[in-house]
Amino acid sequence: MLSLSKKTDYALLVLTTLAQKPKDYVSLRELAIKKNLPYRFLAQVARALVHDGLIISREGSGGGYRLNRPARKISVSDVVTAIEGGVALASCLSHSETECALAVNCPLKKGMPSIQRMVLKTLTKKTVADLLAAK
Amino acid sequence: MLSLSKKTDYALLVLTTLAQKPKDYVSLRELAIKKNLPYRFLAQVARALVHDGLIISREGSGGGYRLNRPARKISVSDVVTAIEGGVALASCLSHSETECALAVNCPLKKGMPSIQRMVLKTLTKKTVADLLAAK
DNA sequence: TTAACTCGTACTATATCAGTACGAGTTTAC
DNA sequence: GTAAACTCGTACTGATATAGTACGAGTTAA
Repeated sequence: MLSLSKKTDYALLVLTTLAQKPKDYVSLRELAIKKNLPYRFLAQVARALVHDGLIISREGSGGGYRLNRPARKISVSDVVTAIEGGVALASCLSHSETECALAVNCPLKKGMPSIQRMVLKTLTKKTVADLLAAK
Repeated sequence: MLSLSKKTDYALLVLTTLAQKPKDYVSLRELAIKKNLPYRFLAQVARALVHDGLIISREGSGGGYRLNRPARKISVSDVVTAIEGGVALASCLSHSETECALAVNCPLKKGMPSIQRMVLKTLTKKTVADLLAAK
């Protein structure tokens, strides 16, 4: 099944939650308890989002996380990139692959990029704000 | 990394190859040797395509596989469905999941379907014929 | 100084992926 | 009628990815 990982699910959930209090630093533990999600795992996800500059953290008591920019400027593509490292609909489109190992004159190498671009465009268009608006 | 499985890669490769000789039954072993791919594994892929009616098989000497309909009528979405069983960009969109386990009033449940639809539309539009044309 | 936070790495169990192995059944050609 | 060239189907296996858990260190506010 072509699907996003649970980490990405969680990431989107964290971001939509933070988007509802854009100015406050929100405690992740509190969020985890409220939504009944595994805190330690969420923390990994949150750190990845910090790493990619989607959210900002503040350590110490009263700290937590908040968005680093407006929710409408955070696309689903940003999130997928932060958590999963990108999109590669065919193995020859992966960065790590130096060359398409499939076959000589592979039609996928020529044909898949356009699909990949269209999917990426979709993911780039949709933002965290859109997710919230659909609520 | 959001990506299609190697099985799906292979499936697309098989289909584009069959599309070049739409009327002939093509031996999979021959195809495997030519493209330097693992035959037994390909056979699994091919059977899945038969099962979903994308290709037709003929057993026995001189047998093999051929397309069951014109290449322009076989979409990438068809292939993904045959091999991976579909697309579920969020876990709550999966068929097996009876209910979204993430959280009460989850924004993903409301917001993700539209993304999923757009991605599916992209995959449905692109056909095996398109892949070949891009060659 | 302690309570409430985040940071970071290491570990683990399970599932999925990417094949391999093996044998059975089917059809054509000699 | 039998051998060669095919597909069919299930079972197994090793490697990698997923979905967490464990543990402790560092940081800030009250």
